Amino acid sequence: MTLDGSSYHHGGLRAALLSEAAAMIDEGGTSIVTMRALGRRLGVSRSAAYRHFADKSALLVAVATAGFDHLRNRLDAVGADAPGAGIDRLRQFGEVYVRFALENPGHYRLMYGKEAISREDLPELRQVANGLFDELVNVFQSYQQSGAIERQDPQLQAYVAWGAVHGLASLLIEGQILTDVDVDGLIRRTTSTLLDGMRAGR
Amino acid sequence: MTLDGSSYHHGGLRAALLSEAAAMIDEGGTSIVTMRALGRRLGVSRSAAYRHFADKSALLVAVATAGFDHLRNRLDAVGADAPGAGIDRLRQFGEVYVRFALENPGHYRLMYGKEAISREDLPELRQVANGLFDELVNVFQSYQQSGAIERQDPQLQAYVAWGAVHGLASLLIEGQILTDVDVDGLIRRTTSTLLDGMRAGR
DNA sequence: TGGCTAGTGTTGACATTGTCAACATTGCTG
DNA sequence: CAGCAATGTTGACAATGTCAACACTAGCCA
Repeated sequence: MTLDGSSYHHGGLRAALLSEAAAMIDEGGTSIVTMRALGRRLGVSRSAAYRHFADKSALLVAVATAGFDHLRNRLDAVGADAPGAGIDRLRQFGEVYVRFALENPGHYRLMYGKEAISREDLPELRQVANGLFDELVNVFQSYQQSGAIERQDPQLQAYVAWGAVHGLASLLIEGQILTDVDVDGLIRRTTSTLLDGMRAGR
Repeated sequence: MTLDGSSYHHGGLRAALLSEAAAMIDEGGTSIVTMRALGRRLGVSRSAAYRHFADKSALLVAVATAGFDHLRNRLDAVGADAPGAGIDRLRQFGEVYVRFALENPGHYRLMYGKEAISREDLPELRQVANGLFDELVNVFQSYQQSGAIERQDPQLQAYVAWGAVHGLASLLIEGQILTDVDVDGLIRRTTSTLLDGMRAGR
């Protein structure tokens, strides 16, 4: 293709669609992402996207999957920064997780919600989410071995911790928490309460 | 109006709209609630609802508000059943809360989400939600006084607890938790971990 | 009793959306 | 360099939320 953008073929439309949709989602939520608006913003016709994605839901699944990659990178960075099994590291995972949600609310809702994604595409997305969850289970397992927390079914522990952190993120994203509340403090108190609770029967 | 349903005027359309919309929401989620489908199901024209609600968002807010009433009743019943400040009662609040969400997933998403409700209507809905939250803060306050949990900012404690329970409910509703997991056990473990964590520094 | 008004319901219309089929263009392969 | 497969466009359709114009009727006032 030519570089002046005037060519009939776009060249990298698939990637452009993904990044533009992602941008829109974080601008105004999933609801403003429209096949037609997407085309308009990329200087392409309304149905060009159908050459790259089966339908809107498939496109959104791809965006959500990219979101999972992004989140995983952030969490991996925590692991690399502070290796070992210190309790602080577990706390950091929680903080990074919530902060990711706050910075990418549209993405986060898409990743863990159902509303915007069709029934057939959901299993695929859940698979990706489960990959991340399995890593969390592993983390709890190794923390048990190091004696930092109570020995219990690590999957249950992971669900409890994930639930607490996911709930906090959701409440914040959905505007349920009063704006004058100290968010960082709230995040820290959540992780502390959890860890204290899990150390109890140690 | 006549009672055979053949009259021009419906008679109790407002109430009928609310209950029919609520039913649809719990059948297939907010997305299947359509002004036109609603009219069809009630044997009324597509725009009849506009005589009772400013727009679709206003109707959904009314449905969500009814959901809050319903949830409050359930929680109040717990308070009446087991008066006093035993730790079991706090645990029960959590269990009833999660169970409500599981039984009325569409309602729950509507009550605590943003997607389906317009920006202007949100504050009104948040006001209703805050009423419930304030009661939770009171509960934590009285539990502190009875010495059951650590003395800390009760608002923060309430946010932490609400977050954990809301997160668990959301994960379950959105199909994030594997189906072979013992849900009751998971709920109990969540509330136990929280309470243990809050007793730690007592 | 009769008629008027405000409340309630209907129909027609419009812009917007997702999506498909038919068509156009073009980069690449033989 | 011919043609094919990939990629993009346009026209069309059904569905949706919503408004304006119109229809019906219950209940109040004379």
